[in-house]
Amino acid sequence: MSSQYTFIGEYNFVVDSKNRVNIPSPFRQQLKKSDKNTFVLTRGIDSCIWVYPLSEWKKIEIELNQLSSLSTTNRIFLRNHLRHARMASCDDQGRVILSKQLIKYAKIVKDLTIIGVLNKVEIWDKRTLIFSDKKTVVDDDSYEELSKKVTV
Amino acid sequence: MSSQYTFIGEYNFVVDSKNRVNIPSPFRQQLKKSDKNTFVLTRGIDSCIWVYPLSEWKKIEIELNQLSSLSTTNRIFLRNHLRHARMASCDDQGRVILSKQLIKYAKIVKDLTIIGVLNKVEIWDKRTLIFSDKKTVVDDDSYEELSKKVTV
DNA sequence: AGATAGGTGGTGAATTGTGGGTAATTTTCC
DNA sequence: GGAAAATTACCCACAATTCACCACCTATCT
Repeated sequence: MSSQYTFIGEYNFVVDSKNRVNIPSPFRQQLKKSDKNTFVLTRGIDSCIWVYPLSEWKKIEIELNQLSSLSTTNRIFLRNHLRHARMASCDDQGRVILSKQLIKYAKIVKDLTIIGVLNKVEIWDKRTLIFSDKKTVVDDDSYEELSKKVTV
Repeated sequence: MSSQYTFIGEYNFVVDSKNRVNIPSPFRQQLKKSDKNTFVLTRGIDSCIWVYPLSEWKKIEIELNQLSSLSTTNRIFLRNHLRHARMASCDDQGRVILSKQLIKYAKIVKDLTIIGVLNKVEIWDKRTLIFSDKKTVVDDDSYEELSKKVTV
């Protein structure tokens, strides 16, 4: 699926005492009017927070809407995906508020690293990311696998 | 089926001595005028209460109407869903009253977790949900399959 | 130096979640 | 049918949180 967004790069920020986080201004500037300065924040697969512009999130919702609640797997899947998601609008300074649950999940203390990953943005606790960098040794086989799909 | 509602996120609340439960304000704000602050509450398939805005419930009624009563599964499903359904309007503070039957069914004590699941809202007893999280064994393959499709 | 843009901290007003009271309404039971 | 009991609807109140701004500091560019 192709996206109209191409977030790239890495930025360092802090959360303040009110759990506010600045969205890097280059990312904000890409926002369409239809996104209404709004993002959807949710749990990432690693211990980070995923941030989608509203319109990108809507694409996910369309997929989720196809799933019937009569299937047990579907119900569990839907709950797990939706319960940790939350809409958040930027204030005049371009900040969003992180929920306590997400802060806890991503083990966020104060210093953050924010990464652009094409159609979404990842918010990491700085230390957690450094640690994760060290331990993440990708084995050759999975790179092989990936190489079939992506030409770098 | 697509919905005009997209409830997402998780909230913690309590029932009070009069069996009143607050509907999270982000959910209430989505309500259309035509729903007249009214929800339909019914048994969920898991041990939780499903809460639909009135207009969403109407759509379900239409779908249910098309089910043939010749099938046993259909008949049971219809019975379980319709007989426990009940309309409830919000008071000035945005609360609805839970019937005793529903409270019993969902094993609700006091602490609740309320989850937005697109076109409906789920009300869980907090403990029951935690317990359900732990013991629920998901068929990994189909879950993986869903993840691939949805996670962007 | 001045202007601009971007990041961080703070504040008062408004909203929200929760509790309670009382009158109206419904249900139950004799 | 009618009284008693339970339930519901409609209020008010209040503490805690959240929201929408304002203010300031810093770095960069002209």
